[in-house]
Amino acid sequence: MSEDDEAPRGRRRGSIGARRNPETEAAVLMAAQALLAEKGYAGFSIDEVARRAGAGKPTIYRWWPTKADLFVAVYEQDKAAFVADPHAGDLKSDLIAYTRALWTFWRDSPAGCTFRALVAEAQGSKAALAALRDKFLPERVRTLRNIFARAAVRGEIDAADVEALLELYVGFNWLRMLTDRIADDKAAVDRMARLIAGARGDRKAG
Amino acid sequence: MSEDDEAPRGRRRGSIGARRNPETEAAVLMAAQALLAEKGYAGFSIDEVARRAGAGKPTIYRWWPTKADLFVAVYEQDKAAFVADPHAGDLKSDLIAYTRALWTFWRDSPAGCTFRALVAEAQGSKAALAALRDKFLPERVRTLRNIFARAAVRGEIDAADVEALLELYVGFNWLRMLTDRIADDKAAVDRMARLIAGARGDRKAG
DNA sequence: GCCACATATAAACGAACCGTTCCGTTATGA
DNA sequence: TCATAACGGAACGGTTCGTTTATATGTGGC
Repeated sequence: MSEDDEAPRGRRRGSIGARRNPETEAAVLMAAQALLAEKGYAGFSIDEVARRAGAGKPTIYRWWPTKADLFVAVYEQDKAAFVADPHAGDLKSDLIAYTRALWTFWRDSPAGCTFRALVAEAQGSKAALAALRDKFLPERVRTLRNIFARAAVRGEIDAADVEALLELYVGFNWLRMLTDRIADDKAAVDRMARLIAGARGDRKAG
Repeated sequence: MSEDDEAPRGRRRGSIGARRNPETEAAVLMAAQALLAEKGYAGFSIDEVARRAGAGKPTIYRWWPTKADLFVAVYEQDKAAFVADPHAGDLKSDLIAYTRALWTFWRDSPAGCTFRALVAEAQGSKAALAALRDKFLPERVRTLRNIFARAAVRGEIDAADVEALLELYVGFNWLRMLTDRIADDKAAVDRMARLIAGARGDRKAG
């Protein structure tokens, strides 16, 4: 929030030669993050980011050709604040721990706004959709897949069901986030985790 | 697609007095629907809708103050094409039938585009979010709740789990639609339905 | 029959954002 | 030394936004 970070209107931050200026990169990501947190997706504009970062629009478009690229970069920067990889011993407990950590992360950092913006952007742009589906999602889901895989090894779930259960779980979180219902709802999270962890779906009834 | 519906550029459609003109309403909804189907969310604009419908922008803003209102109205108009309420006898079969009908509806009508636009809009506007969460979603989920409720009556699932299972199922469909993965994937739908229908989550391990 | 009123379209408004281009400056790296 | 590339500033033409003004049209109350 200092003038050095957000609006270095006095001092100018010029080129440092034939390479990317890390100060500029940081200033742009910070400005984008703050703008998303303040105004949300509808109030977001490259012009405003450039103004706040004290950067030129050509500079921004050089490094992040589309809004989706910028959103992904902002989310990447924040992900350090979320490193949940619970080893509670059983799937249900792992899911509860992971979910509570994720929702807290989405609520208490700008990451929730960034995620929502990325999903919104993906509904209007093929490139953004590809970024969301083929880059962002697989990366976010890696830790989660391990949680389910470990449960399969322990025999809690069928190994063949891992991907489908993953989708059910991720879908639940998306639905909650996109409808702004990620308050600390212990009971709802508990019911969801119990159902997912207890889903056997005995193949006989095919 | 006739000139009467989409672009009555020759003939003018004036006021019919101190009340809404049904012709204008229909022309606007048709134009909005076609534009969404053609250009998607990013390419959608009120200006273009007004041009295509041969209507004035003030007229559109009078009856649909926000884009979300217009999207909801467009979806409402199309919902007649989707009346799935399967009574196959068991939950898994019902879910498979419903899902296949829903995905077909989303793929083969403009409804999928409209849904995606509404979700996107809701990520940038409080009013749109409220419309999506408190009006659109509850309405869409009614039939679905009956399917789960009937399964509970038959003893296939616990009545106390209906709402949570509903959320898991709806989340799955949202995730698929918003990442544009609603091709006719028989195997994936089957796995999902089997897991949801078989979710008991025996309360003991609470 | 007359008139207040609400509706309809057209045209234009100022503001904002888009993505791009040109320019002058600065510093690297060959 | 010097081509190269990154930087910020300014402006471009085009589009959309939501609103306002003006005018025509038909309803419903009197």
